[in-house]
Amino acid sequence: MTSTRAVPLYMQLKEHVLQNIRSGEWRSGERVPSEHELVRKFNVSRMTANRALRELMRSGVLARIAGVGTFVGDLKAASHPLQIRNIAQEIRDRGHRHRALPVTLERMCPDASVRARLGIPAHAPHVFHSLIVHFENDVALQVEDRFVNPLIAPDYLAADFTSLTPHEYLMEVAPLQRVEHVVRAVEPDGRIRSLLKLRPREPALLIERVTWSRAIPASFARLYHPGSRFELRGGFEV
Amino acid sequence: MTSTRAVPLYMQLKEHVLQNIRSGEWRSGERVPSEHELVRKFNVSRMTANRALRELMRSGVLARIAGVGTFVGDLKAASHPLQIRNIAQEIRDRGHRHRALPVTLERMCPDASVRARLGIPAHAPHVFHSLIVHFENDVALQVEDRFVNPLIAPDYLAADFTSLTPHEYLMEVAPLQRVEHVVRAVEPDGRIRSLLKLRPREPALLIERVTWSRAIPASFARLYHPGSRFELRGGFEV
DNA sequence: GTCGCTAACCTGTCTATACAGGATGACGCG
DNA sequence: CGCGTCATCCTGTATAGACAGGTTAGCGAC
Repeated sequence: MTSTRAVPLYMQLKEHVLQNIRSGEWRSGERVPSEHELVRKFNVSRMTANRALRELMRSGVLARIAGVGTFVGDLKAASHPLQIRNIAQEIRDRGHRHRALPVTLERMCPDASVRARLGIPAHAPHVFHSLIVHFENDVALQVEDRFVNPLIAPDYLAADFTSLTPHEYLMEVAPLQRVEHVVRAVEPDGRIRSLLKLRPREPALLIERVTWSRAIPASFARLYHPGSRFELRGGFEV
Repeated sequence: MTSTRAVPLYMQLKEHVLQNIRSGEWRSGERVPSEHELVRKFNVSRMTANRALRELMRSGVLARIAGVGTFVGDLKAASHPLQIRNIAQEIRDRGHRHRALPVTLERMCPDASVRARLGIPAHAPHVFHSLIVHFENDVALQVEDRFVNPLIAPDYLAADFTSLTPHEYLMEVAPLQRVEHVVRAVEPDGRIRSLLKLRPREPALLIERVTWSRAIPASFARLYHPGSRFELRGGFEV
């Protein structure tokens, strides 16, 4: 099992388990293969299988009981997190008009913070960068400052982001596997303030989101929203 | 190293690192011992040191850069919006000290907005109201302004909220069935500003949360957090 | 000086093996 | 029949060793 060094083995195992859960093959509460079975099936060492199952347990996908086995966890709560929806879709769902204004679309050398989130080495050539303002009925609702991994979307710069959002484009060219986001209340800088037409002391809700595709980070976006005109809704039933 | 089988070695290592960060010995951004240094110092195998550091990285305490080293992360308070966790548990999980300061604990007549969210008729007698400030290492991290349906928790006013959070109390007396929350960036009023010790123009992250038990709304809380010291983290795998 | 190479150090991953301890069902003894 | 024992399977933890690849500093050639 020394081939395919692009994706670590334990991640391939995690992906295999997730695939089976996603497809409905393995249902909530059902047993998943034991470490030993994974060892035999995929010809990996037990530590590798252990790491895959342990991490899936820690993220709530699996539940493990020593001496008994590993089971598919209760995914009810995870299915309704703070919704990762596409801003254009959300606006249209409210029956309003969405308009996107691309401000910047370029190839650029990322700074360290962007590199870190995209998992890109220091000497890598470049990433793609787009800065787009999204309007709801001609009122600015989101500034989308996005950095894209060229490995995932090599033709990103050729896309037309007035008719398609970057999120929609990326969903087309690369399957979304994993999302991480951080939400904060911030005082944005002057540029963001003017793009969002913020009142003098109005704060912004910032969502930083990293999306993963094929086990590598595909895109990192900073999404700024006016505090007075935007909210995140979520919830779930137990 | 076959002694002290009560606590696994990797946990002891994690605790050791947390201790040093807690005590201020290792500050944010500083380097922490490499895996090899931990191996030599504690006479464990590298895999054990690796697991300790990796897990601390995953929970946000450490940041690691391949080829460079391991560093103390940004200790900004983070929270998982998916799980409804209670603030005290989160603070303790980060290895920090939690303290709750009850400011108000009363029976009162709710205004229309609170009544609406608790589904309480206009002529209803009263609801319970608590206002509690939660501290992480004596720094204010959350102002919890909570209204409780007396039908669900008739003895709410008798609880001791210095040792138990309202969330913990409610989880005990009533099973949680459903949660709805709304997240916004706001400029809080003077009272909240002073309780949270906000800088002059610092925004707050406001989480409004309604919890349901036995098919009726049990509690409505407004949770204010300092924008510069708090963030919501989330994510999922598809 | 600058460019390029190299050595040293670091994290990331993986293997093969080992022992402990929980859970469970089969089996045999009283 | 009932109860304890044991074999078996499972997870949890831990080790020593290995290779790959990123990063940096220093050294030497140009």
